[in-house]
Amino acid sequence: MVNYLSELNEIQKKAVTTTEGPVLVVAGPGSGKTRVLTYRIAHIINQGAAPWEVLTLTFTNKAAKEMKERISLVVGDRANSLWAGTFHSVFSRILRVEADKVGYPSSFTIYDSDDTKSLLNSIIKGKGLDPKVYNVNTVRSRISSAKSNIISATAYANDQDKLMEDRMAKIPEVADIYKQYVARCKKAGAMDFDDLLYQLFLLLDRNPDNVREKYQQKFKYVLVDEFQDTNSLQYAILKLLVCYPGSPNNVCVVGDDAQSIYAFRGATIKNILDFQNDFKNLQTFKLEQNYRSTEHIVQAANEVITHNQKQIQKKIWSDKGSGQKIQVVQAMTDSEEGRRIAGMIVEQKTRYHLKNNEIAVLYRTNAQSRVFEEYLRRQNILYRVYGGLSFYQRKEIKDLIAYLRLIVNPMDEEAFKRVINYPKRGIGKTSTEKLTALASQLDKSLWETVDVAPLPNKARNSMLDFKKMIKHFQTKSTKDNAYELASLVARQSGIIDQLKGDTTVEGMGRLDNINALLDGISEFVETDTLTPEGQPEDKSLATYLQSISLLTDQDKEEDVNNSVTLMSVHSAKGLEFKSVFVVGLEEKLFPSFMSMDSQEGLDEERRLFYVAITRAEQFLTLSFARSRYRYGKTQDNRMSRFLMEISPNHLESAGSLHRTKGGGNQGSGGRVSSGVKGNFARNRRSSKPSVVIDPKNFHPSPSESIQTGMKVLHMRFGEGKVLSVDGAEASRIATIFFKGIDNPQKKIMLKFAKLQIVT
DNA sequence: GGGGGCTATGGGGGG
DNA sequence: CATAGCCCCC
Repeated sequence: MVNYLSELNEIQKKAVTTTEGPVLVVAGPGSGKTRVLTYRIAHIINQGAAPWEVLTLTFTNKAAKEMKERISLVVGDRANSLWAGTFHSVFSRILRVEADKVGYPSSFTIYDSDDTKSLLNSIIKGKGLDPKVYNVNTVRSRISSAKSNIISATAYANDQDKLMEDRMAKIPEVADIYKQYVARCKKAGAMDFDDLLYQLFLLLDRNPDNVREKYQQKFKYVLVDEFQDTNSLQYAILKLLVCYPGSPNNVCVVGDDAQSIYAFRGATIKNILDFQNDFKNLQTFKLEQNYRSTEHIVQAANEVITHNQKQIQKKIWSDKGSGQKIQVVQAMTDSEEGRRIAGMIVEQKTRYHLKNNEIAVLYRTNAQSRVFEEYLRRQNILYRVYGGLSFYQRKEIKDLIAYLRLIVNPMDEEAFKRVINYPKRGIGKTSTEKLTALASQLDKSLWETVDVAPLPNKARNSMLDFKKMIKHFQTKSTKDNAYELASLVARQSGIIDQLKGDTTVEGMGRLDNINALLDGISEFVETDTLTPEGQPEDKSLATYLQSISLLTDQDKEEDVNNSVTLMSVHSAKGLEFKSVFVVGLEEKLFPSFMSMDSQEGLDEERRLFYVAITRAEQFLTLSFARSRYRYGKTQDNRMSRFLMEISPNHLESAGSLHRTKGGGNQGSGGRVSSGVKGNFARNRRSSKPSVVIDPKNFHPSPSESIQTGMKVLHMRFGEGKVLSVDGAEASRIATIFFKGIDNPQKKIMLKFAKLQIVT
């Protein structure tokens, strides 16, 4: 068995061994938080608790999975029986068992945000309101934030503050839309993402059949990771689970207020403060030693975060040595930014022997990935883009899934609307609209209304045929497994034929995706898994559908391709890389223009920047572009104020730099901004290679042919002499002396370097 | 009812 | 720039 306690520092050890009573762990970035959590859980089990009595709520399913793997190194197979997952996935699992107690079928559907928006639009239209005034995103976020703050539709309609806000925003009907939305979801047997929390809250709060005691007894230990990103609703549920007369209050929350970056979906640091009040005899442990990054990076992070007023006092420190300074890259355009970063990635790989998967490019918005993809492709560097449109959000996948949803739950209104006329079966908009109107008039589901709707014969018969087909699938579902059924659906619904008819590259890709989905279902069916209590896991279609609804982009298979990571800063939370490029550091982009008008908004952007830079272990590069193509036109940008919050002695500029216009905030004081400028000027001399060879006259020689003693040319470093060559074949590294540049002696990995032999 | 082409509009982060 | 929604014609 691993002697895990010996791998911990004193404070970590206390956080691990204080298993009884309430514990707050304030964990700075890179402070070994995951290690503490995993060992703490292992310790709890070693002290005799059953693994299924331990509930761990994490931010992604991947984090939960990795944690289980690490715990199994200490406690073996028992780790498989832990309850661990995201709030959403754990609660969804519980709700499936208890659904009837909150008035839902156990095969309830989970509405994703597209479903939610579509339903809201239908309600807005049904009320005869102008969808431009009643912007669906605004309405959705009003409702979502109400649920996240435990304000029911009824409570909302009586909440003077909410009503006033809506009146001010000229959308007074939100209260009624909310009411209808809840009713329609319930009618459809559907829960949105917020409902997975909200309905569980209602379940525990109303406590039918003493269900609350059941879960209070079940979970003897509760741990919450990334506590700073939980909302009031999640905290309320936590309290319902943990607080009761005679409770040992074995609850441990781990978080870092400085890394709270999800306020936009209701997360509040208030939870940390409340936690300190709600649990007397709370023990707090602060992890401040950073084991991840070198000092320039850690200190820069500290400097940045001190610009936020409200925070738990804490300063992270590192003993990893000062390390490399932070490189600053200024590009004229977004495209140049992409090119230069790709070039630096090539150079870093050569010089420091970095592998692709040790490198990440982090940006504020997913739309920024494109240029980096383009230039990395040109450099023949494998990369992987996270975020953006995930597999399950593709149209063809959603279409097939909508059929499956309808089979499992025919009341599912959004699935019904999606496929009632896909593939085409002669049911147009008019018929569907009539059906929807009648359904809401009769207060019935679309599915039930089909039988009674007075529609033209053609449409009516098509709908009845459609219904017959789904019923046929439902019959099949009692004997076929999920995979057999899904394959049948793909063929009989006409989806496969439809896609086969499309011979374009994209069309063929869609067919491949359908097959990939079927493979995924097959894998789901064939993999035996157990519930924490040791029962064989249910392999029904309903279980499958719920599991994929809650997958995030992070949950993709581990990277086998050795690719450079491209992702948003939000997705990078909890990850670390040897080399990190934080790009697009411009005012109005990072910080985002959406957040710039309030102090809270700016503070959150700053925390996001803090998260971004603390992902780096050894190499951190910050870049910005003077102009950027956005929404169809070129925008001139000032460099981000965040860059100026790092003192110049941590910074070093890379490549040629031009005099900057300075940052956005005039009040930032002369020291910092002039410091940055001075720094730029100094580095123009020191790090820009003086020799640049015309690409036309440059013809790199095969890397195998480079030998000790040769005179070679390098595109940027100029002429140099090969002093020695070490390593074998693909990993051969040459030490070359380039005259006429600073730090003339370079180690170059021949596999990647382009060198032309002179003599 | 279906399809194509045009215009208007939004524009972030994600479970 | 991307996409949703609209209009028009078959």
